This record gives sequence, structure tokens and C-alpha cells, in this order.
Amino acid sequence: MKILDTLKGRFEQALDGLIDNPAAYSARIAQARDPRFGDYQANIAMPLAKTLGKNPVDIANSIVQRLQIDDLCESVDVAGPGFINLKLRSQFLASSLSQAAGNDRLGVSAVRNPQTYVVDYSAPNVAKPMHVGHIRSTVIGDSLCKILRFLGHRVISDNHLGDWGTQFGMVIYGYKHFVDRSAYERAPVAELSRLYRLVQQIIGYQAAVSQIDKTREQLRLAIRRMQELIAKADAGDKKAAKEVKAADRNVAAVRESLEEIERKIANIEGDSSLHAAAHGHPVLDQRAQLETAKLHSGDPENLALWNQFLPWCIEEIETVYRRLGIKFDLQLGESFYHPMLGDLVQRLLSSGLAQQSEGATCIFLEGYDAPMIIRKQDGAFLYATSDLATIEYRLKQYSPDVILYVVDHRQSEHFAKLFAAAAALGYHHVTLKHVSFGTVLGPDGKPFKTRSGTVIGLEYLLDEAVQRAYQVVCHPERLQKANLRMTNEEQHAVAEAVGLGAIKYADLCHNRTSDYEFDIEQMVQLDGNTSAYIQYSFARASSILRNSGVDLGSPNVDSLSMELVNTAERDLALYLLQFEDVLHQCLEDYLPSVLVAYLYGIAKQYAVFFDQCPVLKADNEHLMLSRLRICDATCKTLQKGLELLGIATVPRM
RNA sequence: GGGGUCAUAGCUCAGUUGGAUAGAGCAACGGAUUUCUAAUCCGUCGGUCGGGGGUUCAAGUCCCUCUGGCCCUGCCA
Repeated sequence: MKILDTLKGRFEQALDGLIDNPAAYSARIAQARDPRFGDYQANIAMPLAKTLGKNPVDIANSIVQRLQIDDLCESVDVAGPGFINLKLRSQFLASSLSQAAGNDRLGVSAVRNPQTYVVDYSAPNVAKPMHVGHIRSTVIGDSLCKILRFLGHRVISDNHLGDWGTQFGMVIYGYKHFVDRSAYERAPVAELSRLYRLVQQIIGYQAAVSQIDKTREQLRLAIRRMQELIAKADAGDKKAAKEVKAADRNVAAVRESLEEIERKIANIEGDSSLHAAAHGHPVLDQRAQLETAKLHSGDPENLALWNQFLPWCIEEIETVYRRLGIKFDLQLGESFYHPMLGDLVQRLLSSGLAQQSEGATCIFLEGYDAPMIIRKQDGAFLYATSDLATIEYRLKQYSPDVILYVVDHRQSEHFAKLFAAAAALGYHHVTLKHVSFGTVLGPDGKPFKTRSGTVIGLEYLLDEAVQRAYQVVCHPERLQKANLRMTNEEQHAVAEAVGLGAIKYADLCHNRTSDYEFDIEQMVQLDGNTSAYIQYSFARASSILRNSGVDLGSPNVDSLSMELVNTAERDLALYLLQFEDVLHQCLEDYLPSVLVAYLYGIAKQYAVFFDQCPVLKADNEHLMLSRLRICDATCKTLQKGLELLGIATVPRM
């Protein structure tokens, strides 16, 4: 049900002949911000005051006069400086909801002009363990795909794996020199990620050793500068005080990085075998890079190792996807594009778009100081190169109208350059969009890590959430109180749905562009704005439907007119009917959080309805059936909405 | 140095192309109630929307500036 479109249409008719571009102004109809003003409001008259040279209230009145909307609205009022407030007829809401409830798409129609979307999301680097940072891309991308598909678009989801990058050089080097054979045979992925971390740690250590003297000197200089400023500063001199403050911050920053360096060194030097390894393998970063270069140039040994490692790594991440219920149409990693890169760079060079600079092959773009480097001095290609090749491949294979990149905000400059380069290559007929998102922060407001600085594995977090959900949801006391006799199996299924839902919901409920604090304690708390609250609303409503014993699909019930006598049920009905509008709104800026806010609103409104409107104990049978159908519509909307977020529902909890 | 982004209640966050008296959850406090699943509902408390200037009939929202945070900035992704 597209309420907004319907209202806009009526206003456009009324505005036709009055102004030149009715569509531009009908867009100024929105849900009322305050229910006291009605259901919808049209803020059309005020901006027209200048162009028409009239008083906005008069304009509003003349619009209202021309408006033919009596069949939909019980009142149309002009208020304040020229707002037009609309209140829908309850009869209209009742018949619309009745129609939507009996429809398996909840009255949501497919778009008239479906588009083809390629959605690039998740894209972890395999051979590195997945962590909380991978959640956002995966969950947001998956939800966007589902919403797009539900609205009738053609969607190709693609997991652009990092399966060819520098990390493989590290793993290969690690495997050649540090592998624990029996550990590798027992659990290959665990051993490979140990090797990756080991190599990374040593590289970090070596960098730290080479930096420590310089950093100490920096700290001395910073301190001296601060002392000089303090000595020089006159009391009351604001500018000087500011400089002292800045110098002080600088000292703190340098001190912090020095401590980081010292920590890295202490970690290695405190362990004799690590220390020996670090000294037995100097300039490890270069050695690892060499392994990467050998892999890329087709060295048989490294290629064989890569072929050996990759299936393990993919199996590992697919375990996570299976658990999260996520499927991709394509999983074409960077390695897939590698054969195309040489030719691509050649074409870019011969067309003059790219040129050699400081030994590298670069594309210089207007508005950017630094070029986009597509081939390094040592001949290696970069992700900019494979991203360009990926665009070409996708255009050729799928002719998409839109390609979405669900990737964190730190890469926005990369994408700006990439899109500019694609435009320079003449790819104008596709919309390239970076759907960026913020960082997942820990309780300290810094990127989510353990106290020792290591990242926390994603699987561990999923287990943790499920386990906490189990403790709360399946608490024996609670189950007894709610008279829920569940088998062990059902209890675990509920905990899984609630725990995983909690993690996805916590992510999706924030505006994707914001950073947010990952607080597992809070997200599995079952009060407030959490998935469990919504899942619980669904279970409560389902319970009523079950207990009623009524077959809502039977023709006599299905065609029954609804009654919206109580404001609680009228408000709920209005909410439910906005589903389609909300989904379209989600896609305007690719914001799943809009859908989340909507579902939370339904759940809260349902709670009010539940409190105030007895269903099975309603005054008469007709009212009971009417309310049952409202429960049914609520269930279906919550379920579908959660499904579009990738969150499961359970019939009882 | 250059560029990007953010700053809203004690805490975590919303805030639709600028719209009417800035919202929610948590926390705190007070009520309802033996419930069709109380994991509920209602109420109270809590904000010079970082500071200053500007545009506008109207600014949390747009522009300028200052302060502070985070991110990026030629060979990682």
C-alpha cells in the first residue's frame, strides 16, 4: 500500500494549473511529525508564498479547496503558517489493511521499472580470521539485497573476496618457515591464521625496532617544545595557551605511539622463540612481499600452496555465512580478475589515461593530489587495478544499472577515484555508489579490540551472543512463568534466533554512516530497542492467533471488514500500512536503519494495542475477528520486515 | 600541510527534500497488574542540539568560522 504516492497524486491534481511543477511540491508531503496534527502533513504552501506572491495561508486554503480527497481523509485542515494537515478516514485504513493482510506480499507491489543491481559486500580477506568489523558490510549488504529483491529488482550479490593480496604472501612465508605440521593437519585454518598473526607480529616488531630511536627523539623534542612554550607564555595570552594545549596533546600522542612500539618489542623479546624467529628472519615484510610477488607471477610452488590453502579458507568463512544465513550469487575474489589486469593496464597506458610516474603506473585524476596507482614499481597490481577490472567484467556480464559497494568509510577516497577513473574510461551508463559505513567501536570509544590489542573473532562473538540469549530467554523461571514447555532443541533454536538477531539488529538499527559502540551486554538485553523485543512481539501475537483456533485464511474471515474503533488499533493499522512507503524510503539512501526504526515502532504500537484491546476476550465475535486480523497483519509485517533484515522469528519464546 | 567525516539528555543513539513545543532506549524515580506470553504498559526526571556569525517566513538540519574527536593522504586492502 503506497499511501504517500496516493496522497501525492491527489495533491498533484490539485496543484495542476496552480503552479508549474506540481511533482516538486507534492514531494513535500510527509508523515506528520506530531500525531496531534493528524496523520500526514503537506508543507507546500509556505515555499510557494514567494513565487506566487501571496499569503501562505491563503495558498494553503486554495489548495485545500481544489483538493479532491474526501474518500481518503476525514479532515483536511490548514494550520499555523500554512501547514495542511491530513487525517485519514478510519474506514479507508480498515479496508486497506484488510486487503493487505490477506495478501502474501502485504499489499507491497513490485516496482514498475525494475533495475539490475550488483551488490558488492562482505568481501573479507580470507586467511585472516573474520572479526567484528566484517559484520557491518555483511549484514547491511545482505539486507539491502533482500529489500531490493522484495521490491522486484534484479539483484546479483557478489562477495569480492580478498583472496590474492599481501596476506597470502605472509601466510606462504609463514608456512614455509614456521608451520607446525601436526597442527596444520589437525586444523588447517587455525594453523594458517596463527602463521598469519605470527608473521604480522614479527613484521610489527621489526618496524617497531627501527622506529624506536626516532620516536624517542620525537618525544624528547615534543616535550622540549612544550616546555619552551610554557616558559615563554604570558599569563592571559589566549593564543599561547592554545599552543601549549596543542603541544601537550602532541606529547601525549607521541608518548602513546612510543608505548605501542615498546609493547610490540616487549611481546617479542619476552619470548625467546619469538625473539629467535624475529632475528632469524630480518626484513620479513620484504620477504613476505616477495612471496606475494612470486605468487602473482605464477611461481609453481607458491601457486600450489595458494591452491592448497584457499579451499580451507573459503570453507572457514562459509561456515560463518551458513550460520548467519547469508548466501551470495557470486563469490568472485580478486584472484579471478588477476588474468585481466595486464591487458587492462596496457589499454589504460595506450589510451593515455595512465602514465608512468616514479616507476609506477598511475592514473592522475582531477581534484586529487595523489594519483590512483594501478601498478607498483615491482610490477605488482593493486586493488585499484582489480576493482577497475571488476567493473568492466560486471558491465559485460550483467549490464547492471547500479553497482553498490558496501564498504567502510575509510575507503571513500579510493572509491571516489575509482568511479572517476571508470567515468574516464567511458562507463557512464552505470551508477556506481559507495554505500559506506562507520566503524564498530569498543566500550572505550575506540575500534573494537581486546585490551591487549588483538581483534576479537567473529565466531566467538556469535557464540557469546547466542549463549547470553539462551541464559535470558530460556531461563527456567521465565519459561515456567510464561508456561512455555520447550524441548532442548526448541530452546537452542530460540537462543540462536535471538542471539544472532541481536548482533544483526544492533548493527542495522544504527544509521550506517555513524560509528557505533558494540556492547554485547546491551544488545542481548531484552528490553528496549533490540531484536528480541520485536521477536517477542511477534511471538505474543502468534500465540494469540494459535489460541484462537480461527482459520484466518477461510473466505468468510478473509473478506471480513475490520473495525478500528480504539485509537490504539487505528494507530497500529496506520503503522502497518506504511510498510511499502518505508521500504522505498530505505532504498533512497540505502539505509536499513529506516526499516529497523519502523519495525520497532510497530512493536511498540502493538504493545499498546495488546494492552488496551482484548482480542480473544473482545466484546463480540466480529470485533474479535477484526482484532485477530490485526494481529495477523502485525505478525506478517514483523516477520517479513525482520526477514528483510536477515533476522529470524520463532513462534514461541 | 591538504582532504573527508563527526559533535544532540548522565550513557547509547534517532532525527526523513529546512517545518509547528527536538525524540527513543538505557539508567533513576513513581504508578498499573494475579497477564490473549509482565521480556508489558503509563507517568516523572533529564537538552543554551560543541562555541560564534550568516541565509530564511522557518535552522539540530544549509553556508562561513572557531574548538575538539576520528579517518584518509604515491606504491596494503
